[in-house]
Amino acid sequence: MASLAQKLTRITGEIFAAQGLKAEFGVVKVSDRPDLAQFQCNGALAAAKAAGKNPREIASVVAEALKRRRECSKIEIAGPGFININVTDEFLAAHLAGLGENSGVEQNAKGTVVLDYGGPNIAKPMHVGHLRSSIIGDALRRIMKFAGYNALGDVHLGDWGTPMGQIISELELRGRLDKPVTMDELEEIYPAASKACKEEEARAERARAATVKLQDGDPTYTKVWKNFIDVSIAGMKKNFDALGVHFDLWKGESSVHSRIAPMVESLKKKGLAVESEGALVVPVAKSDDKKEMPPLILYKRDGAVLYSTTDMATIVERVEENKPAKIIYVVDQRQNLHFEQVFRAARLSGIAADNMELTFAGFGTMNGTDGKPFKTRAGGVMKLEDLIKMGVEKARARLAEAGLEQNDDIANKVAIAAIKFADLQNNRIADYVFDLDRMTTFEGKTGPYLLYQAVRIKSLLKKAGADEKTAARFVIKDEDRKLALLLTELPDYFAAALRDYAPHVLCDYAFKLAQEFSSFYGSCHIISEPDAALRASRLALCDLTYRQLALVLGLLGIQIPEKM
RNA sequence: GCACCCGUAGCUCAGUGGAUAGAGCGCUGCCCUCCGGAGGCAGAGGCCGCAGGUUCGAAUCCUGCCGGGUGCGCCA
Repeated sequence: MASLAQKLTRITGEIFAAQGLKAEFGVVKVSDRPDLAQFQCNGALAAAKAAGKNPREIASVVAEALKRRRECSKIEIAGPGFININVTDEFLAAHLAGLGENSGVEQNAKGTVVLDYGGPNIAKPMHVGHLRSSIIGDALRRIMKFAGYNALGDVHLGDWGTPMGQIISELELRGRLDKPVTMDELEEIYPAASKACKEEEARAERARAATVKLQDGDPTYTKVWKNFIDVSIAGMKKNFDALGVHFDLWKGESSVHSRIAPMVESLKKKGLAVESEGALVVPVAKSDDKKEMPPLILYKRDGAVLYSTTDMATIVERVEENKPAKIIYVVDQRQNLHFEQVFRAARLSGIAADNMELTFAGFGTMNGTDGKPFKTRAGGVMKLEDLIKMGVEKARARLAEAGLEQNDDIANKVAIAAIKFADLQNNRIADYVFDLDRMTTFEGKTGPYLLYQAVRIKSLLKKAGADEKTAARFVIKDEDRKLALLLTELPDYFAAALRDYAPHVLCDYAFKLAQEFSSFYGSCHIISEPDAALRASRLALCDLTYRQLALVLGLLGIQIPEKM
């Protein structure tokens, strides 16, 4: 099970090895020049340099050997030593017929992976800043799970820092510590408290004291805190459900509180944690650092812990409870220095063993069409809930306009597909422009376009009859070949997405596949094809296309409606 | 000031050592007696920020510069 290019790589690698050259030179990939060939191998050039030989000489030996293989139909050498490879239609057809349920994707990864994404804060309504983390993190979780990992998504709530003290002290000042709060109240109380603390030092001091008291386990404060945590989580779950974002673990900064004191003790004993400017810190700078590397702070001057402390303790907990092979942080790119510090401290202390991967998978800012951070028209922060609502409205309007089938389920799926695909198709690290109008025009490279194509295939298969879509063998005509070849590539795209934590690679594949299918669909008739074997083969291509689209969209967290 | 990220078509973005740099939107022209036209086919549009360097070969690697974003000890 592999892609067609991987099979060819194996064959070509053996040929290089037989000449005493490294098998790695035999890498075959889909050709950059489809007008010249289906596949190419550029290894002769690099091999020539390594062996001190003429590249065309090596290429011609490899080409001769390839010509003797029955998998290959046409082998040519071009330019300085490119080897152009075409496969026989029989080989292509056999490859497609041999694909299992998952199109040859490797699924033998082992071990546990914890993915840290979402990261909503208690008492604050979720906003668009949480959107990227949630969407990307959830997609990566699905991708890693599909690869075979025991992939665990952890929401990592911001439920233990300074804002908690701000809210508690605000409630106390208002004399209503004893009454449960509602989400609406919280949405008013937190900004008010935060503003007051910024404006007045004494008020901020009060909040800091409340934070410490809470973290020290004060029973009254704890009870109040638990109440607004519950209220807040209920609100978050609504948002995450609407987005179709899943978490396996609902832990937060507070869940590791009991681990902090022993961890700090151990760090002190090892001489890693030292006092500095009234705080307790772990110096993490190295002598060869090019940049200034501030120390990681464990205890602030006022004795409270902060995110660096909880992030460290969270690693302690994950190592103990989950024994992960990797921990992946899907967090705003702006936090990379912080995580660099955390990772260094974790390595120095041995909390993170050298063979455990710690990856900061940062993402860029979501900007508005003006290129500046996304805001509401009034200039405020847009709530995630409102944004989703707007997306659904647009989807509904567009469905009506196009005269397509519509109901709540379809409108929701179209809206979520639009929002997720628009986000995921961008390179994770770069900033991206969020343009609701653009992504909901439903034309071109959008989520709804992909849904439309998928639904269209499904409808066609239904019309053809369910039992006819499994061909005994594939028949490759000129009209079928491009689609057939593309359908062999999924394992390569999947591997790249997995390796680089890059969902956009899968977006690319889904879009290419939908486009290639449209082209195929336009160039030949399927249901009315008189040749029974060809008709069956084409229906099988449709079926395979649909299954791959559903698979890839599923990995991105996008659901296909039954109809639209 | 120092560090990191980004700079590719009018706009939004792919492409990190290979041939003639791609896609979507927008623009021009075709295609509905045919399975769902949110579509297909064809075309115009590019000193790959600038200047050096490494290499048989550079959008891709190195150095310097210019432009934009971000970060740099008690917020997350």
